[in-house]
Amino acid sequence: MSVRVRFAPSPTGPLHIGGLRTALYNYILAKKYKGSFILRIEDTDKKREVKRSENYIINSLSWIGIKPDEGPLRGGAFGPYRQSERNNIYKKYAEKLIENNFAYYAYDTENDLKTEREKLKKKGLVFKYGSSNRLLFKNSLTLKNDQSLKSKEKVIRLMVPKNKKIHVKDEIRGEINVLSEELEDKVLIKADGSPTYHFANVVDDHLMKITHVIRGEEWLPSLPIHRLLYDSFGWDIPKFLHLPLILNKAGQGKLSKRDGEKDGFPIFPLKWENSLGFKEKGFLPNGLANYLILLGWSPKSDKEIFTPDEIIKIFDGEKINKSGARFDFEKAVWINQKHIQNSDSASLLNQFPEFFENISLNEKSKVSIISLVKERASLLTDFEKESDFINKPLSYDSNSISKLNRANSVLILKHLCDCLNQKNFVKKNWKPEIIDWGKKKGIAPREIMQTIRVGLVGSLNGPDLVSIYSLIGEKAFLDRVKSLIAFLK
RNA sequence: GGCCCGUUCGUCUAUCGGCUAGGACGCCAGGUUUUCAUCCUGGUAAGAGGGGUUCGAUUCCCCUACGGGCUACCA
Repeated sequence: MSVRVRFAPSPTGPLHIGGLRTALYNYILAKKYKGSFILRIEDTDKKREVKRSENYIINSLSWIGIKPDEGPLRGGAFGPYRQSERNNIYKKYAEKLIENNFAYYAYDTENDLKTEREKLKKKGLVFKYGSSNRLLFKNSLTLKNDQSLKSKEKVIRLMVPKNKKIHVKDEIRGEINVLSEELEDKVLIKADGSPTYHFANVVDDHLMKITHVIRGEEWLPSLPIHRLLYDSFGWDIPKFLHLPLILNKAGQGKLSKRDGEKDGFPIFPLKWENSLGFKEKGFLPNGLANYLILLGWSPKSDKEIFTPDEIIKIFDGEKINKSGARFDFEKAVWINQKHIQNSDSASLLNQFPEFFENISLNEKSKVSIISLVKERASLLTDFEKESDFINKPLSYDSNSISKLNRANSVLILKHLCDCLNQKNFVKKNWKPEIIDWGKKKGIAPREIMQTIRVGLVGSLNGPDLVSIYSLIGEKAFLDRVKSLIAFLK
């Protein structure tokens, strides 16, 4: 049987990196076993739906390199892939459950339940609609012959059996046992006719022939409910892998939008309203994916930098960790840097032209600049700052200036001008020439180079000077040197 | 509160009973590159606590503590 996995987000806002990682694990497993990756939109709660989010989710997946084999856009043999378009299916299966006494109608209004909850809360207890008290409420078990109920609003609830040990298995954590008394008679079909997550999820995973359910750990507590549902239908249960949560920087709670803002890093893959995404921050999709995969899983070797193909080859679902992991932005940046260094300069330019817009040169020069600056960049956004050397510095960094010996600096720069102005001088030999000259004068090579650097880029930091010279040309080079002389005098 | 899951350097992690507890990020110190960065070498730092089981526990079991998740006609 071929592997079929699904990523099933709810379109209630932007996808965040926790969801993105879940999608990645699903996708990698699908590719590893040459199976199928299904995108299913779980839009059963129309009140919470945010219109643009389905598109956002699809775009985010696409950016990171995930193209669903089946989904709302591409279709497939098991559609429709939006749950809101499958209501008749859920209804049919829910009625089957009622026929077989695994579920029942309940007529209690939301208000009824609210009062019940508050009543118990005052006593310090928590209300639970379940096997121990279901006969105290308005439902088809207690009001069998009441005709007036026909027209009333109703929900369908699962009838959790009494006194039963429920065994479930998570492939990462092993066997888990729960007493049925702990479980609630979960609503399966809401009053408006739409299904709840628990029901739609189980029905769809079965109908879509899903073999592995890979989802966040927040679903682990509801696994027994899902097990009951599978058993009631007599369906085979897929394998479940509950991924550890991605925690915020302090390790207290799931990573949320607020945490990202507080700690100063994105938590969305792409821009959403005012929040920049990893893309806009300058992450390579493969770089982010690499980091995300490592957050909760690790290979047998010490290798940490992977191409997507390498990950697919060595990924092993059994090595997924059990405990939550904090998002470490610094390390994510470091991994991204490695990916930038490993990227071909021309392809960086082609794939991410937006990051090189400010370099107003022809393509060939752009590629040379990228090659030069690549080693210094951890984010694509660094290219903007780092390639600034092609422009004459508008001002000099005061800290850098204060580190220069002014008298020596003027001597150095003047000599450099003299050399380049000599008729017979071999221009590209300016560096060995001036270093040699420095030795005679007792000026260290370091001091010479640093002085020239300040003249060229305005500070003590920047790319290799010889390369700058060949890129900006002799005229601009001399001009900058002269300007610093004037400044120092 | 109840139920479920978890707990190794500051962070991400390795270890499937033999440990001098390994790697990576970060940080610190040196080195290479006559400049910047890259890079290289070294250092820093850990199995929550208490009981068992065992010749021997980070590893297996129990308790406690701490952390997280769930506890909706949300997903």
